[in-house]
Amino acid sequence: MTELSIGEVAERTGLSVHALRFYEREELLVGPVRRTAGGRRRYAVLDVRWLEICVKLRESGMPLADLRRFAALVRQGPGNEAERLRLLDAHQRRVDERIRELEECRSLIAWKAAVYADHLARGEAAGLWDPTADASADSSAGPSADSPAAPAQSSSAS
Amino acid sequence: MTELSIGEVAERTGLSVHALRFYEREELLVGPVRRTAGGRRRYAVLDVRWLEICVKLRESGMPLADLRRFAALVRQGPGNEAERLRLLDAHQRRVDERIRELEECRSLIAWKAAVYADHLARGEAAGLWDPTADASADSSAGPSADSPAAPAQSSSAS
DNA sequence: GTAGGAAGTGGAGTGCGGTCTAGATCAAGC
DNA sequence: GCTTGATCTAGACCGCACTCCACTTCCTAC
Repeated sequence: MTELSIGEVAERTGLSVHALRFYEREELLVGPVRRTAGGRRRYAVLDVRWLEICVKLRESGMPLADLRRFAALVRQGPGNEAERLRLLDAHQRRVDERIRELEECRSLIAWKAAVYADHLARGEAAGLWDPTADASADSSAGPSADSPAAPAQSSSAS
Repeated sequence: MTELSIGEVAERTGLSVHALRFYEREELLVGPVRRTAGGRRRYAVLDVRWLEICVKLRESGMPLADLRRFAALVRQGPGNEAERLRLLDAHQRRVDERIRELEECRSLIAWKAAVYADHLARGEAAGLWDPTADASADSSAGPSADSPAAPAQSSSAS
């Protein structure tokens, strides 16, 4: 048996059965899904492969509209490889940019976490922190962990 | 003049004025924003610094609920650094995981793009591709670019 | 033949994170 | 005084990507 029910496909792809029907309605599949006499969907292995690609593209932030466009090109058959490539390239650039962005955020977060960790280490080494000690100073002011002199823009302070 | 109008803050942080008011309503700021006699908001430099942190946390996918929690801790003043640290650490782990995920997607995308690029290079080298040549073959079947034998799961084929 | 679970449909609802509208008010320049 | 443009509030609305609902229908096992 090389064909799968919607439930099996859901399990294999990580999409819900709801999502699978939704994807079909939204024309995100490359071909019509076969049906049994009783009207149940039977997915071929190729459908599952395509869905796995969809999952990765979605996971990396490709909007359904672009995915739909890509599916349409594939459905159309050979001859439009250049456009498919453009689509993928553009998406890859977005992913690269997103990774860059996240790494930048990561370094700020790591830096702030380090400030707190240091703070705590000192506080505890000094026999615990008195929460009332400087409560009168503006709690969000001064050279504290929350008003950073920030890690130098170009240094990845982790 | 060390205080800024909402428009100036919007420009500096990249948030819209709408978003700034929304953040305030949602209690994402560490303190109440000052107002002029006429009721206009006047942001201090510290507010802007905090907003810049918010932007980075949001950009890296921290939900507003967590941001709100973090803001509340900071607002509360010293004494809860351990919890702030836990919050940041947890978020950093999510960011790391997300970066990993994106890199995995990226490698699939790059691989697929390479298949198309190669396809095109050959096609054009061979004097252009005849779109009707194999149109009768199932366009989504066979060892084509769209039914990948996929890059080996553990190799980062880019 | 009947019970129970998986799957079918169309359409409404959800959660998130803003974004926009309407109509009033404020403030700077002429 | 008047215009212009930024800002104010409360609250409605939006886009995205599902997710759920309220049925009905199918199929397998007993």
